[in-house]
Amino acid sequence: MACGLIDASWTGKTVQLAGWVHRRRDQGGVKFVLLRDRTGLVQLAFEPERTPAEVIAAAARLNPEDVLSIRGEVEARPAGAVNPEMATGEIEIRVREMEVLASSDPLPILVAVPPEEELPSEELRLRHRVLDLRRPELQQHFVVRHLATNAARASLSQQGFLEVETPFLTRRTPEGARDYLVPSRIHHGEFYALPQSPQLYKQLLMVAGFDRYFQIARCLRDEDLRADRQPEFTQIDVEMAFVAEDDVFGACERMLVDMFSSTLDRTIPVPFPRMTWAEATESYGTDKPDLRIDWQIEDFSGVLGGRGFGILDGAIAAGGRARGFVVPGGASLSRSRLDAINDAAREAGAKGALWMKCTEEGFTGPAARAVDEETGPVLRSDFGLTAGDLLVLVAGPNSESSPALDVLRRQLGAELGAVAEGERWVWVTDFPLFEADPETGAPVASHHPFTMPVDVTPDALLADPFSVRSRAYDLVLNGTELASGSIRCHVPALQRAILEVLGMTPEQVDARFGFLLEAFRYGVPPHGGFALGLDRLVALMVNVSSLRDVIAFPKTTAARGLMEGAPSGVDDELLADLGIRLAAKRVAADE
RNA sequence: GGGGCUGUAGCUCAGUUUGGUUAGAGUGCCGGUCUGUCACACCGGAGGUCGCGGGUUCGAGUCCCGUCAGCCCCGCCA
Repeated sequence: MACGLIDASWTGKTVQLAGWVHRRRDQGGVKFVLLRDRTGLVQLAFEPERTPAEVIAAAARLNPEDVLSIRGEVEARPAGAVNPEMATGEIEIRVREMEVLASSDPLPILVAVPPEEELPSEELRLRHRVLDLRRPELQQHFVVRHLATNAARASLSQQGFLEVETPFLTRRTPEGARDYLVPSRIHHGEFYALPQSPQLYKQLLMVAGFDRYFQIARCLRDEDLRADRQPEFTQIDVEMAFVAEDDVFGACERMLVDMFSSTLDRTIPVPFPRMTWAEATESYGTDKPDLRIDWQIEDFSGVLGGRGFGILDGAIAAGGRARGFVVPGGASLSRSRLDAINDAAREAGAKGALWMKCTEEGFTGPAARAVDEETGPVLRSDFGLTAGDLLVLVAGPNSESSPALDVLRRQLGAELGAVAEGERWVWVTDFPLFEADPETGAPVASHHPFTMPVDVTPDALLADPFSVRSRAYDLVLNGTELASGSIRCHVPALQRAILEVLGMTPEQVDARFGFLLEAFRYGVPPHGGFALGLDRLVALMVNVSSLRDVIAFPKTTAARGLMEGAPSGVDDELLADLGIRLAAKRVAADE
């Protein structure tokens, strides 16, 4: 029987319960213990007149987090003693028998955190993770996670997908994130890599005829961490053969509908709207627009350029544009706040940002110098500026203005309460196949190198790689990339051309990806799919910002496991077995 | 790799600005009183390497330098 599920309908029944002592309240005579298990809390009552003396005596010695097994009757609480705050507040358990299965030492951190009390530091919570995980709030996160995962499995299974596992010990692939490496004992000097994702395996499964595959897959990337990035994380990995974008989007949307409905009992609006990458970067300055803020970036070059305002005219003459967005009611912002947008824009890589306020009398602020009798009315009529509004402008090439406008739009949106409630989903499509490495200018894959280009021959792709679009897409939720995928390149010649653009010689291509290209020679179906970040989705569902709160045993920002002490040094003997000698002596061997 | 914040009792924090007697509070823990509590209440008690190392000073929790850890951010994360 479960503590949290007993209600008044159980009155009079004898129950056997086991759980942890959450709190004890000792009145001297009558004593109460809150017993907790995964389902919740229930009050145990110990009264001298009605409970055996040895049970009373044992109850007096109980400590928080002792583990109990009890037997007793469910009784309605006396009038006036009902606790309406509590799910089981109408009843209590009259204990007849009690066994202490395990006692607890004094706790380093409390499980029963008082309502007003701050949680212990993240460091202690991670070090004593089993205690932290006992907190009902955290347990609820894992209930949601389980329900969501279960719903995804059920939905995909029902849609005809087959769950297949792929290797953890795999081959290193260049490109992308740093790999976690595993030395081979049998082959000294060679290393397995832990998978950054099952990407190539799932494509090979398509060639193998498993035309609808999915996996709840652990992915590992050896990069620096953030609140929303862990070195190992979980993706719902999906791949389908004989499909185009509509099929993939449909499968993903149906899965998400099922996940939200069985987990949170909520319906989400599908199909999700779609937006091209070009529209997203033009109107929102980013490929992951937060559509909860409905301000859109517009081009003011025509109306404000050529008015003798050097900053704008100079940027336009250099091939850039003056882009900006209208902030309704933004004129209420203080002068010092507005002056700070310039710094924010510079931090984001632009030369700066300008602003002007629209008042009944006219336009004021640094950018108002570009307003004359002709432009003022156009701003009001074509761009909808009315008294009390603010116009934010960034001049320069798109590569500078887009990131700055994105940052300012999100900052000001949050400050002015312009972020709508709820979720705004959007598919962003038609990404460029390559983008330029900011340092070297060399082409790098903007999604990944196995993405199908749009309407291009291998020769044309090699001749002008940056003009090529791809059939990659992202699912963006409230400004966060939740899933991404693509229709894959199943044409060997095109795939070779892509890898060549990325700087690989044909010999390197064969050495690294020969197994993929060879498989493609024997009848490869067109295919595509997506991968969805399960940890991020669950974090969103339970409304927390840190992935650590939805992962049972997460790592710190320095990628350590504080509870178990990972990573750790190893014996020289073990290293010798692997054919490895350390360049520098390790700091501490702990075994 | 870089920037920022934090580190004082088991836990959460005050004290650091302006160096100065014995470093405080709440909570937890220990002992006691209490027969309807629900963050029980009340009385008493124990509990401190002020993260660590070095420096300045007559004197450092407080100032300076270094270092470690946690968190947030940039780079990075196809």
